[in-house]
This record gives sequence, structure tokens and C-alpha cells, in this order.
Amino acid sequence: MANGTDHLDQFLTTGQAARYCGVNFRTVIRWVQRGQLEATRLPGRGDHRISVESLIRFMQQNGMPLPDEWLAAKKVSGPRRVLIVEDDLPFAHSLERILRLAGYETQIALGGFEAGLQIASFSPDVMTLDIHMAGMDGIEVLKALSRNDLLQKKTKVMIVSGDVSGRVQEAMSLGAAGFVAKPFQREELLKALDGLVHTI
Amino acid sequence: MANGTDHLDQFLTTGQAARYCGVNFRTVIRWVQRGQLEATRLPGRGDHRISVESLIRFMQQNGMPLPDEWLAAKKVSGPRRVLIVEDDLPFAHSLERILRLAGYETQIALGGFEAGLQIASFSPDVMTLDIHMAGMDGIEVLKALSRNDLLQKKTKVMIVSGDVSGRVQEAMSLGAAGFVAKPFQREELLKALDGLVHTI
DNA sequence: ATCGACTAGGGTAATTTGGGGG
DNA sequence: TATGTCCAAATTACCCTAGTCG
Repeated sequence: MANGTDHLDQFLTTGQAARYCGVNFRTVIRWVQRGQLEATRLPGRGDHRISVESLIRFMQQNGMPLPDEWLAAKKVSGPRRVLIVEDDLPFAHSLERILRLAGYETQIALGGFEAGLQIASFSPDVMTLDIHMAGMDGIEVLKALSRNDLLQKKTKVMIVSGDVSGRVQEAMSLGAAGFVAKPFQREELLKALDGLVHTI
Repeated sequence: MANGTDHLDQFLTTGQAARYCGVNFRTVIRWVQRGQLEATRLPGRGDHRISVESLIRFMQQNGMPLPDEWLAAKKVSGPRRVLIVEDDLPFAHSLERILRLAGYETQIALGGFEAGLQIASFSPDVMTLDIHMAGMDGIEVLKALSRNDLLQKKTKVMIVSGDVSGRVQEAMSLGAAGFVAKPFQREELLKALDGLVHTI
């Protein structure tokens, strides 16, 4: 236990997590108790075990620098991932082409249900959302994200829309993080996305 | 070796169990000695063998996260989970009441996007799907499930609908596993569900 | 400047956990 | 690789102090 690099680098003790964060282990315990950091407890004394993924998420959310070893070990995401939610397939593909050329990983969801599935499996950093899709309501997506406490937590929402009417205002007030009007130039899109991605 | 996928994945050594729990193998031995974790001993040196079921029970009782492989392999049993996809909230609640009284765990999704999110987080055994919802198309949900290779794999789909027109036929041909016409009697619903659940 | 609430960290004793050599 | 035993290190809960912020 004097050892910091155990056989199990999947789970960390409070002391190890504390060293990574540069704080006292009591502080880590408080983060856990406040529900800011996820941890499980062992039977017995109730020791905490913190998964590396949880800690990385926590540190990224709080703007803490990640240890170089993790960056080197690629435990931390490489290219940013964008989920394109769009029922107009040709348009989705053109979006995809632009984003891939710019170095993003992309995936396309043709509807709300698929978007929900892929949020979980793809864990995108950003979701572009057309709020005028047949068979689904972008506003509902935002509300559902809020209900499930996922908004801004992991995935930011960028509205892509042809109208600039009240619906966009509504979407922004519901927690969307960005907006691009259709039609747009390649640079506009990338600039807007870049702005979002660099706040993660 | 360190790998958990041995010839015999039914019984684990202390070391394997320890890796799953994120602790040292001595700690596992102590849990066994304290009677908190069930294990059998081999003749000879007295090696411990821990059945996967015992370990799952132990981990669940102590709120430890189970490895994804086990969740995917459905080694984890428990009450059957039903995801109710329904935008008519009063009706959804009455469905929920019936199912909970029958011992199911339930969750309600108010739309397609939420349904997608919850399929991932809730891992339901069955999803009841109204194919006539405002703002979403049940047929699209089935198609999306197929596209993502999830149909029948983990979650079966039971159509709940008021019409018996061609759309239901279409849904069944797309891979829905069951059907209940609205309005229904409590027994009809449970019987249909029971049929599905016991084929899992 | 003082108050109150909150946060980070220290000290202690009791207990659990983990390491080394048999 | 696993076990039993002994021992050292780590962790916890509890209480306390100092610093911060409005």
C-alpha cells in the first residue's frame, strides 16, 4: 500500500486520488460525500474506491490538469466526438464530411431515439441538433436531457437550424450551448464547434 | 492469467474476485473469513473458490459496480425491468402501477430520445412501445433498434396500441416481440409480458 | 470590522488493508 | 498462484483550526 502503482490501476483509494489532484485525502472524501465525485465503498471500514474514469471526468469538469501518464496512456479521450442528429441524410453527410476533415470523430443519428442510444454508446462531446426534424422535437430532446441530468455534464448541445425564430431562443434558454444558422459556411460551423469544445 | 475469461468462469479464485472488486486478494480472504462473502475451500491447501453468483450478491449488497461483461451477459438477475415508452403520462402511470404490483421494476420514457437514453442506463428486459405517439414514430424506434443491432439482443419490444391496423403488422414484421391492444385488462398485459420475459 | 457559512487541512484512536518472507 | 501470520501503512470518523467569501 505504500505503493501508488498497484496491480489494480482501475480503482484508486482516496490517497491516490488525492495525490493526483494535489489535495489532502480528506478533501477527496468530502467531494465524494457531497456527490461531486463518484465512488464505491468497501464493506468493513467503508474505504472508498474511485474508478479512474470517474476521477478523469471529475478533474476535467473542474479544470484540473490531468497527469501526464494518463495523457500518454490515452486514458483521456483523443479526438473530440460529435453526434450529428439530423434526419436529412444528405445534409448529415455533408456535415459529417466537414467535421471529419477537421479531425472530429462523428456519428449520425437519424432520429431522437437513435440519438439517445448513441449518446450512451458514443459519449459525444457535442451533439448537433436540428430542432426541425420530422417525427421528433428538438425542444423535447433538450428537456429530456435536463430531466436526466445530462445537460452540459458530458455532452453540449449545438443547435443547427434554418430559422432564427423564437424556437432557437427557447432552445438556448433550455440549455443549448451554441447555435449555427442554416445555411452556414464551413468556417462558421467549425468556429462555433471549436468554441464549445474548448470549454470542455 | 490475469485474465478473467478462463476455462471456468463459474468459479473465481481470490485473486480474480479481488480484481473485480478493486482490492487486494488478502482482503477478499478476510471478507470470506468474516462470513461476509460466501466461498468454498478446496482440499489440500484450502484454496478458496468463489462462485460468480455469490460475488454478484456480495457486490450488489455493498453497492459496488458490477463489471460490464456481467451486465451484458445477464449474469445478473433480479426483478425484470420494463421501460414504458409512452407520452400519455396518466396512462403510463397506470401501466406502471400494474407492472410494479406484479413485481417488475419500471421506468417511464416520455419520448423517443428519452427512451434511447434509458435503454442504455436502465437496461430493460422489455420495452413497451406505443406506436402512436405525438412527436415520435414507434416504427422508427424499431428501425433504429435494428440498425444498432439491439433488437432482441437485450431488450424485447412489446407494442401497445389502440389500433390493430397495418401498422401493428408492420411493427411485428420489423421485430417487435409482442402486442397488446388498448384498452386491455390487467391480466392480458401481464400474460403477454410474462410470455416475453420467460423467453429471455 | 464582524458575522455566519463553507472549505481545506491537521490530529487522534481504532480499524482495515496490503506487503514480505515462510 | 494461494495460504496463514505478523507487521507496517493507509483509511476512516470525529473534532478542531485557519482561511475565504459575501
